[in-house]
This record gives sequence, C-alpha cells and structure tokens, in this order.
Amino acid sequence: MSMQHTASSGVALWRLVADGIERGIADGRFAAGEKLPGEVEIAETYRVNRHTVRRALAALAERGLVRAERGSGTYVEAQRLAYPLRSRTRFSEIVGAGGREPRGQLIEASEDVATREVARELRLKVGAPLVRIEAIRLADRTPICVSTTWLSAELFPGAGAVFAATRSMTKLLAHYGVRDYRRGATRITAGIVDATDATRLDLPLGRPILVVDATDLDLDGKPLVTKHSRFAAERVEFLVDS
Amino acid sequence: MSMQHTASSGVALWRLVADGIERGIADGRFAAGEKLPGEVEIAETYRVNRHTVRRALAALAERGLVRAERGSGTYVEAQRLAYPLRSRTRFSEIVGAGGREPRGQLIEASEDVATREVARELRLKVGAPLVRIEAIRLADRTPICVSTTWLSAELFPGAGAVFAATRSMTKLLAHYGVRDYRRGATRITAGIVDATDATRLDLPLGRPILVVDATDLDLDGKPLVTKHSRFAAERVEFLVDS
DNA sequence: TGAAGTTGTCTATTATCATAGACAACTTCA
DNA sequence: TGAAGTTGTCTATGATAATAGACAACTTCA
Repeated sequence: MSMQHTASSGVALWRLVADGIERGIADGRFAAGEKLPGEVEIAETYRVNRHTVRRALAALAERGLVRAERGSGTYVEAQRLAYPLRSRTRFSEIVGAGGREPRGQLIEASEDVATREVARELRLKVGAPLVRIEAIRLADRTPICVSTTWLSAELFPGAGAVFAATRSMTKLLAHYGVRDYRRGATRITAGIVDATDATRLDLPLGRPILVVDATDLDLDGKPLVTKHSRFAAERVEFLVDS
Repeated sequence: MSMQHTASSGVALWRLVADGIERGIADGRFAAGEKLPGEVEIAETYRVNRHTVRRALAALAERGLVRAERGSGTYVEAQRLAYPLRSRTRFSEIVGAGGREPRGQLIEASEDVATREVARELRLKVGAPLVRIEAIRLADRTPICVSTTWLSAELFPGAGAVFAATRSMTKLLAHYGVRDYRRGATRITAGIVDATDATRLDLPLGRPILVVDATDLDLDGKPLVTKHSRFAAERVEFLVDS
C-alpha cells in the first residue's frame, strides 16, 4: 500500500505539512513558546504518516522556528523580533525590550566615494569622500541584519575606528558631538539573500530578506548617515504605527 | 554520481522547470503558437537532465499549455482567453472575437432568498425571493468559468426555465424586455478552486481561480442581475483599460 | 512508583525523482 | 535522397519521499 500522495504535484508532502505549521505560527494559531500538537495528532490532521510530520518538524527546527523536547513536546520558538519603525528606533533598545542581548559587530570599514544615490541622501556631491561601514547586528547571538552605512568622511573622520571600538552607531555619533538624531524617510522592499549576506546572516540560500534603506537626520533635519540594511525576514517583523 | 538536487527544498526539480516555462509563456517570452527551445536546449539552460525536462513538459501538456509534435518541436498552446472588462462585455462576443465557439450550460436553477450581500446589490430586502442560476461557460468545449447568478423572482418570474432554453443571459434579459444593460461595479479577487468548481471547470484541485463579483444594471442604473463568477485563472486574462 | 504520553531511532518496503545512455520514429531542409 | 535535428521510448541506477511497525528514552502527572 502506498501511493506517494494523491496529486503528485511536484511538491513533497512534508513540505506542505511544514508550510501549514509555519502558517499556523505566523498567524498566531500557535503562539510563541506554546506547545504544538503531538506528532501523532499532527499526522492525523494532515492524514499523513508520523515520519512525514517528523520530516516537516525537522525542517522547521533547522530554521529555528520550533524546538523539540524529548518526552515533552515540540515548542514554537518563533519569537520574531518585533521591530517598530518609528523616528527614534534604536536597535539596542528594541532588542533589549525583548529581553535579549543586543550586539553589533564590525565586518569592515573602508573609504568610499559617494554614488548618486548616496550623495542625494546625504546632500553631498557625487564622488564626495565617505566612510563605509559594513556591520552585522545580533540579538542573543542570532544575526538579525547586516547593514552598509555611509557617513561623510569630512564630518566624521576616522568613523570606522570609532565604530570598531564602540560597536554602536548611537555612540559613534555621540563621539562626534551628535546628541540626538531621528529617522528620516525609510523605504522597505524585499528580496532574496545573496551568497555574501547568507553567510553573514547564517541563512540558507534562497531565503527572503527585508531590505531597508534609511537615512538618519539630526534634529535640524541635516542628514548624518544613510544605511542599506538587509534583515533576515524570518527573524523580524516590522511594526508600523498607523 | 547523483544527488537529487542541491537544496532538497521539498519541491521537485521538474516542477521548477515547469513553472519556469509557464512563466515564460505567461510573460510572453514564448508567444502562443511559437516553438519552444528543444528539450536538450532547455535541459542545458536549467542544467538538468533531458528526462526531467520531459517530465516538466508532460505536466504542461496535460494542462493544455503546450503541445509536443514528434520530430518537429513543442509548441505553445496557451491562448489565454483575453477578457476585456468594460461596461458592455458580452461573453459570447469575447469568445467569438477569438475565433472560438461560445457555449453556456445550465447546471441548476433554483429558488432562493436574498442574503444581505445580494439584497444590497439588487436593492431588494433581505429575504426577498430570487431565482438562482448556476451556469458554466465554455469556449470550444473548454470550461472558462462557473457563475452563480441571482435575479429578482418578482421581476423575472421563471427565469431559470428561460435560461435553460436560451443559454444566454443577454437573451434571457431580452425575453423580459430588457433591451440593453451595462456592467456596474466589478470586484476581482483570487482564490483556490474548491472541489465542486474543480469538477465543473475540469481543473485539478489547488489551482488558482479568479473570483469576480459583478452586478449588471439597466440603462437607468437599476440593478438587474448580480453574479458571482469563478474563472479558471490559467485560461483567461482580464484586460482593464486605463 | 507507575502509567500515559511524548520525542528519538531503528528496520523495511514501495513509489517517485533525477540522472545516464542508447536508439527508434519522425520532421525539416538542403 | 540523406543528414541533421526533433520528440518518443526503453533500460538502468541511485537518491528521496512516504508509509509501516516496533521499541527506546524521556517527561509529566496522578
């Protein structure tokens, strides 16, 4: 008795089960920290063998969405980092508010010159000298996003070294006398992670990312830094007040 | 030497190839009637065995999207029915313009009472008597859509029998003295075909459908009939003038 | 303590997926 | 007519996918 599955649709059964469970997590039917139904019960609801369910759960576990505890059950790990998009969002505060430990890490700091896009954002001339900082931000050792940040090399000389020491953009700006700043226009798109970012974010290839382009302004509205950030979509959710 | 494919994503390789080709047909890279690249060439572009390509093409052929001719090549069958959404669209004219033979077929006509939604559309009271007509429309024996149509039983007594005889909504209305009518507001959404519609549309389960809710008005703007239609998404494309 | 329920692991079987090579049958075109 | 290019069919092999059953290891709770 067998038959792989009814439709032979070219999509593996375990994938359908995994997608179904993930949808359940995403839409809140299974809350974070909560116990999933037992493997046998899931198998019954999907009318599928228990081993098929295990395959699905293994895929979800590998992505960090669930965690199995022998003898007890399988629990929703989810806990997407809620990331409010307001004018004064600070990464460290967001992560800290979730009871997790924020960390920044410098990948590379280098000299660069302004492209047309960056020049427009920072109100500089094309070709103006810049400091480019490639950094990664983590919550509890889980990479959340990688960012490319540009600052004017004239306004912030040696910014790369300062960031390497402070590991914080807020502290970097404070070092140059910027007391406070706010978020300017923010553009959000989505894409697929490239090989470089995949390694940095510890993501398998082909995963979706959220791409955020934003410029921070001082209180007079003068542009300070502009950023191009790539978030692991499965680890964050952006909250926009309406 | 093997390895099924790199990612083991739970999606069969032939499915990816089939989807790729279908996208090519949908976006016009492969025009209707045109010859596809040879199986060997497709296999090379997707870096896949020729047999895998054949599996993909077989799936597309079964859905009527392509047709293989031995010794010659594989040709795009596609020919989605172009369905302009204007205020005076008549199904028969649309199908006829494509050189195909329009046909309507009554599935069931019954008495019904107005739900809140239908009552609002037809400007009747909730619970008002209706005639409900379940019908299917075909082009050259290919089912295009199934529609549920509601008419006021007071304005159109015995409408079910008239539709069964004429198989045309336009002729039905003419029978009651309606010379001309036009399309009112039209709402379009998409969904997945249910079991009943799948049988009627000769579609495999899980296929996408276009769901159209529309109300036809007479020339004074008085509502005549309201329809809930489900189109086989792969067989039509709606054209909206801008 | 013990029973019930849970996840983890093992063996086994069948069907599907993907690859590989070879050749037949057919069409096109010089 | 013949060569080149195309789809169709056959055999073969190994990796996955899905099912089935059994039992171990562990947790929870009465």
